Amino acid sequence: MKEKSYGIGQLSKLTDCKIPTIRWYEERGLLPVASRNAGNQRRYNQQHLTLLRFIRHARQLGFDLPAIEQLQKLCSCCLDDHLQADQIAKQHLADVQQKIAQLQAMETELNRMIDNCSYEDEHQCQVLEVLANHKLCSSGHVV
Amino acid sequence: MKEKSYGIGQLSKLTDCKIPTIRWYEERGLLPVASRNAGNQRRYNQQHLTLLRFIRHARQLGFDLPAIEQLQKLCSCCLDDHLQADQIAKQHLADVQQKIAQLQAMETELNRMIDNCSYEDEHQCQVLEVLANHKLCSSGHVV
DNA sequence: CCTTGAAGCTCTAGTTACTAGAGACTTTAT
DNA sequence: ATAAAGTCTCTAGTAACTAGAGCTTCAAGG
Repeated sequence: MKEKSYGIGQLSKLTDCKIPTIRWYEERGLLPVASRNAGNQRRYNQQHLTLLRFIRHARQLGFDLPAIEQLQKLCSCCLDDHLQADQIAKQHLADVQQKIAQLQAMETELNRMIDNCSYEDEHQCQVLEVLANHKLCSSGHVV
Repeated sequence: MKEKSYGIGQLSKLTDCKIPTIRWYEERGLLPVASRNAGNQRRYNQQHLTLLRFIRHARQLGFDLPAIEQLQKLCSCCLDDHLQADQIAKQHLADVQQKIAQLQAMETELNRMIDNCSYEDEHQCQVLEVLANHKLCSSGHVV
């Protein structure tokens, strides 16, 4: 069976990613160089689709491009040094867990706002205070 | 009792935010204009500290500046239209819940990598596939 | 008091990660 | 066959910072 292939416009729609952004990821090296058809237009396959979705979701979660590159390498097991891979994974895990904690705190507060704040005026909502709380934060600030 | 006050360098250290970035948030209107001392230097208080931490954490979680502004307004109850506030809060809540789901999936996979992948070679790690999975994604892509 | 080094000021320019547009070529649908 | 839609490259613009030059202000030691 023949693999499904996509034009850049289709890929753009499937991933909710603008066309120039796709081309830019290719240029930047985050997305493998696409093959071209007779008329020099890019053709993408399932792997590109998966990878691009991964990149977009990771970006939405606040990872920058170098971090995404590192996660990619981690996944494709390009890192032969397992100890190093382990360390990188652990570092990203810590980052992810911190993000989860902060988002959950924010979720709680948003829920409280929706339940209380819009029907009565007494509760001062604290999304801001909760997300400002450094106890949820692994970085070194003290006060 | 007199309120604690900070210079821009102290604030920068306490929030892990670069000095020009702090000034830029002020210019941009995200941070209230700081009062100045006799020599024209900015002085910050506890409120600035809380707010700046909130901004930085929200940025790390992938919110853009307009979204942060909106959350701020929501918190300070500047929106007198409660129905509108409710809708904005709900929209952010959905966004937050989606981010949490994606991060938790990523957490699971990173943990699996750390447990298995670094000690034996059999398990192909799937951080990438998991984060590419559109079932966790509320946006409209279909394939 | 004076100095000297750190901290702050403004303004300009550079970086990252896109995003939009111009002008030409290719594909597709009638 | 041709018109419309899609894609190409290249250049320029935007958002959110980040760094540096050149100058002023603060604060601690002599």
